[in-house]
Amino acid sequence: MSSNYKPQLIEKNIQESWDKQNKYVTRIDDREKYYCLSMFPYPSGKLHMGHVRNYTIGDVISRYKRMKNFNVFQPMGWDAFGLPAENAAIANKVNPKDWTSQNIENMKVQLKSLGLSYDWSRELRTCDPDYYKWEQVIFKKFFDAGLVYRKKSMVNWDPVDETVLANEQVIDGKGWRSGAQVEIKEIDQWFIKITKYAEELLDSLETLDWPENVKTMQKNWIGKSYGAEIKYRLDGSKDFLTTFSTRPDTIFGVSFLAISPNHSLAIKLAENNKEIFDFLEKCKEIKAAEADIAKADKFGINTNINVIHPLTGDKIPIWIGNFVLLDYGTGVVMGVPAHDARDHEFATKYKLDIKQVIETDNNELPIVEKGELINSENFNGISSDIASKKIINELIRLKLGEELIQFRLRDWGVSRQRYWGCPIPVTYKDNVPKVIDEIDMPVELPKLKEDSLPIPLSQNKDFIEISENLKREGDTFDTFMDSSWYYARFTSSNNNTEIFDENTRYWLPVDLYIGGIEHAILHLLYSRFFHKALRDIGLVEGDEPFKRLLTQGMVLKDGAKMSKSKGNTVDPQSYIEKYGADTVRLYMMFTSPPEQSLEWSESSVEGSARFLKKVWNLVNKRKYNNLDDQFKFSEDELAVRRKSHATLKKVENDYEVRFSFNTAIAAIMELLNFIPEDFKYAEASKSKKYCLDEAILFILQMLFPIAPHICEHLWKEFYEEDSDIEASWPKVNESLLEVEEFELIIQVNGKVRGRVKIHKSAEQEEVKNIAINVENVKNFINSSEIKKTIYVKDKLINFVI
RNA sequence: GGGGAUGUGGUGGAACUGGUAGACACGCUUGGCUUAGAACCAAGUGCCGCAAGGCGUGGGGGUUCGACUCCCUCCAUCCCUACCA
Repeated sequence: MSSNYKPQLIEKNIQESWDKQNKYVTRIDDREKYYCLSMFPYPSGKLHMGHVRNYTIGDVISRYKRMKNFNVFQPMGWDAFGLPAENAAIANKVNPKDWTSQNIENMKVQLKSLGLSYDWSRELRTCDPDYYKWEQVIFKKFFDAGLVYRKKSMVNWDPVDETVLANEQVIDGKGWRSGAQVEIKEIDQWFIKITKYAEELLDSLETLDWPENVKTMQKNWIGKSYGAEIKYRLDGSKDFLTTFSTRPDTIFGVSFLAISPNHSLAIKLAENNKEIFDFLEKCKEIKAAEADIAKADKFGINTNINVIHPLTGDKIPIWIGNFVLLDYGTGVVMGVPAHDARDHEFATKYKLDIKQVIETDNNELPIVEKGELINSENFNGISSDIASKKIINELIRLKLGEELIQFRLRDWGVSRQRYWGCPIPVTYKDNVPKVIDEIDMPVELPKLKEDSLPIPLSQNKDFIEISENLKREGDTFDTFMDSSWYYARFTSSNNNTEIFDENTRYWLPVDLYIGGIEHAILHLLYSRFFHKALRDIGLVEGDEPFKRLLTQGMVLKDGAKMSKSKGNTVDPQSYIEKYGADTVRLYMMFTSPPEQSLEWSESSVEGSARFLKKVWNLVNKRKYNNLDDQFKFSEDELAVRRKSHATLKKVENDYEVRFSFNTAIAAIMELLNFIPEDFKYAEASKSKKYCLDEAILFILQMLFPIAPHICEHLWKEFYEEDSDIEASWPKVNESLLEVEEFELIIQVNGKVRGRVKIHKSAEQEEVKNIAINVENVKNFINSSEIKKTIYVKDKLINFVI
C-alpha cells in the first residue's frame, strides 16, 4: 500500500470493479425496495456544480439505504429534447442529434468519474424513438380519455425570423436573434386538461412527505378560490359580460369592468375603431410572460360601452385593460377601486369613481380586508362573508349570477413550434385532426438534411405533406411532456413491447425524488398530473409518483446562480481531476445543507481534501485486531466508545430523517479529532486498540456513502479484503450512551453565570442549593431577593432577581 | 405585480422541541519542523475592553424568567411566474 493518499490511483480501480461486478444493476428481490431518483439532466455538454450536488445527494442516500439492506434502484438518463440543441445547431452548424449524443457521451464519462452508483442498464434518453413512441401512445390514450383538445392561444411571434419565440428568447420586447419587435400572436394549439385534476392535485398534496414550502407553492399555483360568477348585461343589448369575483360583497363598489385586450369584444370593437385598434396593437408589444404583464405600466382605454349593474341598474363603463389576462377566469374583471389595490391604481389614473362599500378599523383606501358593508342598499351592516352569500342568492334569484369555485390553474398547452422535440402524432385530413393509430407509432422525427438549420418541423414539407389533402401535425411536444413520466419508464426502459411491466409495479412509487427547487411547481405538478391520468387509464398504480421530495438549493458563485451568461461557472471536472471525486463529493455535502443555496468557495475544497487525508493517515498501515469487547474499560476508553456510538446515532438521524449531511460530516470529524494520541501507539493496550478499531470501522462506514472510494479501499485494507462495506452498518449500543452526570447551566436573569456538574438523580432543591453557591453566581445574586426560579431538568436553572 | 425562500464572526455554516449563540471547517495570527517554501503539528481567533464586564444572530418594535427560534413591521438577496430546463 502506498503511504500517501492518492485518490487518482484508487478511484478508477474501484469504479472499474463496481462495473465489472455489475454491482448496481438492480433486480426485483424480497428485500424492501427503495427507488431513489435524481432529476435527470438536460445534456448541455458539461456537468455543472448543480448536477454534482444533486447527484451526490442521491448517491449518498442510495448508498446509505443499501448499507441498511434496502434493494435500491437508482437510474440515470437524459432529458434530451429542447431548445439549446437547436441553438447550438444554429451557432455551430451541427446536427441537434449529433450534438446531443456527443454531449451525453461526455457527461456520462463525467458522471461515472464521480462514482455514482447508478443502474446504467436502465439508461434512457427522451429523444430516442423507443422512448417517445410511448409518449405518443400516452397522448393517444389521453385523447381517447377526453383529456386533449385544441384551442387558440397566444405566443411570442418574431415577424422577421417568422418563428415562435420562448419567453427567454424575448429580450426587452425584441427577438434575441433578429432584434425585431416581438408581437403577440394567436395560434391553434393542443391542450391537455390538467384542470380536470385540479381538485385532486390540491387535495392529495396532504398525503405527500414533501417540504411544506413546495406544497404551499403548488397549492397557491392551483389557486382554488370561492366566489361568484356575475353577469352584466350590455347596455342596449341582450348579451352579457360574465365576470368572476371572490368578493361579491363589494359588488356595490363596482365602478368599471375591465376586459382583456384579447377578449372577443375588444377585438370586435377594434374593427371599427382606430383608437381601440391602436391600443390593442400596443398591448401586443408586451411579452406573453405573466411577470412581464404584471410589471408593465397599467394602461387602459374606455370603450364607451356600458353594462348594467345587476343590482343597482346603474350604467357601468367597460374599459380594456392591459393587465387583464384572458386565460384566467373569464377575461373580465369587475373593478372595485375602493377595495382592490390594482383597481384603485387604475381608477386613480383614469379618474374613475371610487366608492367605498366596506368598512373596517382601517380607513385608508383601498381597504382590501373584509369588514362590514356600507353604501350597499339593504346589505348595509352585514359582515363580508355573510353578505357575499346573501348577494349571491340575490343574483341567483335574478338569474344574473351563481356561486362558483374557480381555479387559477390553466390547462396545459403542449404544442411547440420547433424541430428538436417529440412529434405530435396527429394527421389532418382536410384540416380535421386525427390522432394516428398506435400501430403506426412512433411518428419519427425526420432527419435533417446535411447543412440544414433546424427549421421548425412545420416547415419541413417532406414530413408534413403525406398527400394532397392529408397533412401531418407540424408541432412538437413541450419537453415537460418528456419529463412527466420518465420516472415510471425507468423501471421498464428495456421493455420494447410494453410501456410498463411487473418492474413498474414493483418499483413505483419513487421513494425519494431529489432535484432543484426551481422545479417546485411546473415539472412536479405536470408529473403528478401524468401519474393520476396514467392511473385512470390503467397504466400505473397509486395516486402519486413521488412519495418523498428533497429540493436542493442553487449553487451560487458571488451570490448569483452559476451561468454561462454571467461568466461565473466553475467546472467540476477540473476539481475531480485535481482532488478526486471523494473530495468533491465531501465538499458538496459539507459546505451547506442540501435545501439551502450553496456558495462556491475555492479554499474550502482544500479543507475537505485535508480531512480525507487525515482519515487515510489514521487507517493506513494499521490492521484490525479482531478483539472481542470483554474488557474492563477505563474512563478515557469508555469516553472514546461513547463518542463513537453517540456519533453513529447522530449520523443515522442526520442521514435518514434530516438529510443533514453537513452536520453528519462535522460529527464524524469530531469523532476523529476526539481519539487521543496514545490510543494510536503500537504499544497501546488491547482495550485501547479495541476502542480505536471500533472508531475506525464506524468512521469508514459512516463516511462511506459520501466518500465511497477511499472508504471501500481502506475497509478492504484494514478490515477484510472479501468483505463489502456497503453490506454493513454498525449498531448503536444504547447502554454506552447513558451517562450519570450532566453540566447544569446556571443563569441569573437569563444570562449564563456559571456551570456545574450535577448527578442526574439530584432533586430540584438540591440542584438549587448547589447552583446558588457557585462563586460567580453568588456575586451576581449578591444580597438580592430571588423572585423566581425556573428549573429545566437536566439542563439549566435560571434565578430571576 | 403575485407566490415561495433566505439573512448568524473575516468566510461556509452549527444551535433538531423557546433554554449554553458561533459546533465543524475555511481563513488569519503566533510558535514548532525546514536552508527556504509547501505540507504537517501545537496554541489562539465574534466585537469592545488591561480587567471586571458590556455588546452581539439584516434594521426597528413586541411577547417571555429566557428569543437565531414566536408575533408585527421595514430592508436586502435568491428562486418560480405556465414556451429555459
